[in-house]
Amino acid sequence: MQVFIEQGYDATSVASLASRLGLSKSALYHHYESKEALLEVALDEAIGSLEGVLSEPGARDGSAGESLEFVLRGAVRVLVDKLAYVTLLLRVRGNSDIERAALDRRRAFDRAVTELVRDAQREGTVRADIDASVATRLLFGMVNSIVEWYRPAGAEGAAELADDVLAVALDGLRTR
Amino acid sequence: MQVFIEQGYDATSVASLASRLGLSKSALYHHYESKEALLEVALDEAIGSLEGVLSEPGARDGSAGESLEFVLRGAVRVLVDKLAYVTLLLRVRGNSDIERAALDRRRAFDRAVTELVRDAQREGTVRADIDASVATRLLFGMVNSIVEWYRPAGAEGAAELADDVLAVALDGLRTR
DNA sequence: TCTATTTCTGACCGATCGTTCAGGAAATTA
DNA sequence: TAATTTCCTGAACGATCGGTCAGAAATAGA
Repeated sequence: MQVFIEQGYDATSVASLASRLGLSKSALYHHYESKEALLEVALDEAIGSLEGVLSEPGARDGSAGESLEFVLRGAVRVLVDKLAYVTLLLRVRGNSDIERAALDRRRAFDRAVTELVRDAQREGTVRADIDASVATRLLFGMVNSIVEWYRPAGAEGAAELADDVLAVALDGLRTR
Repeated sequence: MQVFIEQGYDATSVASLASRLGLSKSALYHHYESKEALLEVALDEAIGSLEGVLSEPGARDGSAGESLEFVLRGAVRVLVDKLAYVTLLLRVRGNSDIERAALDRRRAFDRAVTELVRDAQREGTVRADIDASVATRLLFGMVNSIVEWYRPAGAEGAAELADDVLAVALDGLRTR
């Protein structure tokens, strides 16, 4: 997964995957039936974890505003915990059936969050002067960009990172 | 460029580029000396335009807060105007010298904006409880994510989009 | 120890990749 | 019209790709 991320899925050869694992190419093929099967495992792990956040109680109970906050924190947590897998998911372009299936599930996830934003606008906790789907996309643009730079070695843990994300997303960068 | 974006640079064959252009492969090679030369042209266009924003007067005159706002609007404008080129730039992973050179220029751009954020924190227009480099990365995570979904056909123009981005980034999604 | 299963190797396959090349058509210049 | 330059074709190149295969080594159970 790390090699996929460093070089990109398409630019990564099965030979370089095997070499990183200290195996021969054919030994790798003994465990996985194709290069794409490796990708599928990673994509399932990533999108499954994100979907899992939506089905936790915190994402359903309480006000829409509270649910939205819960989902955002959950998404940051999943991003950090499953960094490699989610990174791959976010870079998928739909070049095969497997990639398209993952994209479909991502779109369904986005749609669910958009509904949450819309509900929060209706209940008055989220400003209504910005289109819900634009707001959601900007929100997740910010959240998802974490995979581009966050490295677990840093002092900042997932919780602090989520605090920062929520602070910027909900209250903005401007001083009051 | 559109094909590069749809399929990803590595997954795109020169044959499919030529076919989209209605040319033969060798005709394409008459105009560009390699596949990577095409990428280089696009990356130069993208990063050059972004660097251009930094050297406009509005990015230097006025307070740090005003400069930051100007640069953010400029970045959104460049993203929309040069959508295909910037999309490619944002997906570069550093697999070759040309890609690494583009990444270096991107990092320099990010560093300059981070300094702007830091100055704005010092002058008090931007909240200081969030690390400047984290704030910058979140900001540009949001801005850059625009390439993933914005399509010029939509009703929303670059200016309105920039308004929304600035609204979320500076004042947050929460109602007051 | 004999057997059965899992794990692995190295050589090899056809397909596709980016790139080259000799030369033909089309357009431009004189 | 003749000469020159630009633009393009189709066939081919070596390299690398993802994947296969026959069988050897390692492991585990009896």
